[in-house]
Amino acid sequence: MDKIIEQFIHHGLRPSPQRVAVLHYLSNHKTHPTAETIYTALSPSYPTLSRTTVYQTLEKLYENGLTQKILIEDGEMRFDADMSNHGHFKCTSCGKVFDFFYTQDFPFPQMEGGFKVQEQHLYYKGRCPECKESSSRQ
Amino acid sequence: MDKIIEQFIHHGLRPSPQRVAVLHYLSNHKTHPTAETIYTALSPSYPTLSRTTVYQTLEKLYENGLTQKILIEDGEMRFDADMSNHGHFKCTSCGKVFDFFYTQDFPFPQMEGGFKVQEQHLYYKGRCPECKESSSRQ
DNA sequence: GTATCTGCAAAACATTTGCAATTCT
DNA sequence: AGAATTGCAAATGTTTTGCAGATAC
Repeated sequence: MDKIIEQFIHHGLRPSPQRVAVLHYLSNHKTHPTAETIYTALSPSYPTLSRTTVYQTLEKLYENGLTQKILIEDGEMRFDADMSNHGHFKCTSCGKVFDFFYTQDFPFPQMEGGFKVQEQHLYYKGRCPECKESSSRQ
Repeated sequence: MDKIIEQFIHHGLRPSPQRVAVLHYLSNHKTHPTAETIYTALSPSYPTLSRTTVYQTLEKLYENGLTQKILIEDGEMRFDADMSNHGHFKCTSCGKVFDFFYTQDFPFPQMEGGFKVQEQHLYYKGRCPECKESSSRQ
């Protein structure tokens, strides 16, 4: 049985073709796509696929801890099936989002006073090596 | 001369009453308000104030390094006039955003390979001490 | 008097919702 | 049958844009 289908079943979610396609896409494209990107990519193979389903699926995946939401730019929610401890760097020139991994934790004394952490997010904005030298701006 | 007006002049921005009011509000309300919150708060005093002006002003302030944009929830851009090194914690129950300050830097080897960092953002989501005990969810 | 700034109305855009049809179990 | 899922169309909410009038240098 496919590993992706297993994940759905394990979380009590029906492994519909649309849902499997979305998670499969996310697992194989580490590009932090938006819902629209995923929809556009899958539409040819699933002609009746709707944006609604993509959005609903991504929300279900998030609720069940199968993906994380990456928010760097407003109105541009991105998704990532990599649940390991890592942060992101978005190039303000080419728009690409890079992963970077870290092992250390972030000890913040102020957070020890009874705060219960559910998610930790660390990201940078700047220029990637390729864009740093070029003259194009924004 | 007012310190806030000075800041505008120093950056070559006209210190219009609306702009001054926005920055003044941000400097005196460390609650990480949204554009809408600021608009609603200032409207009584500036009856003709428009959302457009609030948005444009906040963008100018950001471009000139007088505020930072805080993005934790999609479609909910918040603003902060505190430009010091600090992160945020948003309570998923009451919605409040807490500041927390840190002194250490975050050394990420992967970022040293020619990435030029412009902004660093660190935030948490979870439950604040007050909401942790209560039974209300989300 | 010329560039900047304001604010109204409309547009743009991502995301959500109502709901009827469909699909699983 | 009954619950979950899909997808269309419409609605929502935030942010942006076109543009005319007002304001400041």
